[in-house]
Amino acid sequence: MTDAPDRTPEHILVGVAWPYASGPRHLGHAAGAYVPPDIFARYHRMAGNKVLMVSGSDMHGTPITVAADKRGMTARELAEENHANIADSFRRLGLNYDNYTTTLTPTHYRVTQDFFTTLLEKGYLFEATQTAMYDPQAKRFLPDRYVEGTCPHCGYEDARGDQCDNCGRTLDPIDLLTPRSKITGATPETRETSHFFLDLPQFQEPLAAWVDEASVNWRPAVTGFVRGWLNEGLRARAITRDLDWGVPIPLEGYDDKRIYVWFDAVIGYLSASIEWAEKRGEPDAWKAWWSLDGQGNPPGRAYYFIGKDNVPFHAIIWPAMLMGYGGLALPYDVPANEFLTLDGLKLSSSRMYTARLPFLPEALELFDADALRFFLTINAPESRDTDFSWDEFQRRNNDELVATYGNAVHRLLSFLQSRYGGVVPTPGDLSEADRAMLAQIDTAFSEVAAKVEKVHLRDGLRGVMDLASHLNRYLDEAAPWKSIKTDPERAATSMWTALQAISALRVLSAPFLPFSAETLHGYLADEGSVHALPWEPRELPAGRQLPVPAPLFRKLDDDELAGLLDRLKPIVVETGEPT
RNA sequence: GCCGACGUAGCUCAGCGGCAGAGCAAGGGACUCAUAAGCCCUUGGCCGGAGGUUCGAUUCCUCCCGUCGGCACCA
Repeated sequence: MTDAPDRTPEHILVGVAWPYASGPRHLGHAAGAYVPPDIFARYHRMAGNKVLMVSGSDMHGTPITVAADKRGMTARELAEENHANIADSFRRLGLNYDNYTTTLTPTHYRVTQDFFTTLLEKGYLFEATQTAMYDPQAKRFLPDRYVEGTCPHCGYEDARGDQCDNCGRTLDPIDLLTPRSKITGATPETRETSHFFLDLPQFQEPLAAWVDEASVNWRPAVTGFVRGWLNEGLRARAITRDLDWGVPIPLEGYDDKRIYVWFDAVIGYLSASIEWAEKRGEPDAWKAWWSLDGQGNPPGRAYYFIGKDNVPFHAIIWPAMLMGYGGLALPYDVPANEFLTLDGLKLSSSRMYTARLPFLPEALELFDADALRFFLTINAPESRDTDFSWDEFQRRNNDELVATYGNAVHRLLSFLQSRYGGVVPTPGDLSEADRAMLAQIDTAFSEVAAKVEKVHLRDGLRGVMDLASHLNRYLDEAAPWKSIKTDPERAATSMWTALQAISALRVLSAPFLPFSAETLHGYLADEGSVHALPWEPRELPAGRQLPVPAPLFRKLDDDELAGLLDRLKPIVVETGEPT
C-alpha cells in the first residue's frame, strides 16, 4: 500500500446544469447532467482538491409562467414548489452540492444586474427593435415555439413556429400559414418590440482562439458543435423578453421587460459561488475558484456538467459573457453528455409516462439511490445516446451490481462471521497470489483516478467493478473455506488479504455509490465517514471486530419489479412547455 | 436542405494504422464461503455500405445509407 503523492491542492469548480423548475426532473436528466458531476466532485474531494460544486433551480422563463397560469398559481409559487421537490430528489439521489440555490435570491439578482450593467458599459450589449408574435387574447408575447400553424414547406398542419416536426425544417413563425397561439388558439399579431442584444460577433475571434486552445481534451461532439457555430459566424442574441417574470433590467423605463432565463441562468454559477462565500462569512472566498491572477491565468479548473442541449450556452455564450465581463476564469472543460432514451424513445420533461414512469421522485421511491446511480453511470451516455429500460436496469442491478460487487462483499463478510467470529485475522507470510491481489488494489486506485480525471466516469466505475471481479477470482482460488481445515494460517492470510480489497472497494466506490460505501464503511467498523477518507488504500487492521453485515444491495426479481411498476399511476406533469 | 456526432457479437457498449474486445445472454464443467451468487472453458462479428490512400484499414480520406443532435426566440 503506497501513500498518495503529496501535491498542492487544486481548485476545482464543478458547475452543474441548472434544472428548470417547471416540473420534476427525470432519469435522463440525472444521467446526463446531475449524477456525473457528483461523482467527479466526490472523487476530487477525496483526492485532496478544493472543490466548489454549485448549481440551483432555474426559476424564470416563459414555460413556468404558462404552467402557473394553467394551475392558477403565481410563477413564483410554482417555481418554489418545484424547486423544493427537485432539491428533495437531489438529496435522495445523494448529490452533494456545496451550494444548491435558485435564481430568485437577492445575490443572484444583484450579480445578474451587475453583469448586465458591466457588459452594457463595455459596449457588448446594444438595443434594437425586432418583430415578435403577440397573443391578443392572452395579452402576452409568444416565443416562436408557442405559435403553431401549417408548414410552408411540407404542408404539415401542426408545425411549431421554430421548427416543423414533420419535415424538420427550421421555421420563422411569420412564415406559418394560418398561425395560431398554442396558449389560447387565437390568431397572433406581429408587433415591434425593443430588446437588448448580446453582441456575440465581437467575441468571434477571441472565442475561436480560446476554443482552439481549450478544446484539446473536450469531447468530439462538443468541439464539433462549437466549431459549427463559429464557422457559421456568431450572431447577436436578444437577452431580454417582454415578460414580468425574471430579473429586472437595471435601467429606468424597462418595467415591462425582464432579462431572459438563459442569460441569467449561466450567471448562476457565479452568483451561487458568491452566495456560498457569503453564507460561510467569507465574502471573498469564491475568488479562489474564479479570479484570474495578474497574468490572466485561472486559479484552477472549471468544469461545467450539462446535457448536449446546453452546449451553446456553456461553450460559447457563457465564455463570451465571461470574456466581456473580464477577470473571471473561463471553462476548462464542458463535459456534455448525450441523452438517455427510454426503450429507444427520446425522453421528454412534459410527456406522460404511465407504468414506465422515469421521473426522479417515483424512481427514488421504488429503488435505492445507489442502484439508480449504478445503472446511470455504468451505462452513461458519454459518447452517444444510451438506452434505459426497466429490463436492462434489472439486469444490470442483479447480474452486475448485486452478483459481482455486492456478493463479493457479502460472501466474505459472512464467512468471516461464521468462521472467525467477525474478527479480522492476523496474516502470516504473503503468497504470490496475495501480493498480486494487493497490487491490484493499488492499480485500481490509479486507474480509476485516471479515468475520473478525464471525466470517463463509466470507465471509472468499470474499474471499481474490475477490482470486485478480481476479488471474486482471488477468493475462488484461495478458497479459505477449504484451507481453514488444512492450513489455518494460510486461510487467515487469504482472509486478511481479501478484506483489504473490501476495504479498498469501500473507498473506490464512494464517489459512485455514496450510500452503500458508507454502509460498508460501517461494516468495517471504521470511524467517521467514508467520504472524509483520502483517495488511497486504507488498511483494515488484524484483530478488529466487525459487526454482522446485511447484503449491500437488493436483488430485484421479476414479480417484485412488475409489482412496483404496476403501482405507478399515470402522472401528467404540467410543465408549460408546448407539446 | 446545410453542419456535427454516432453506426463494432443476440443485447449494452469499449477499442480507433499492425492477428477483432468486455460485460450480459447462450452451451459445457468443477466448486460451495455467498442474495442459486462466484469461478473455469466454449460458442458467437464481411467492425452500416461502396470506393480510395497505405506494405497493411474496424482505425485515415471521399461518397452513400441509417440514428441522434444543431441550424441561433427551446433551454
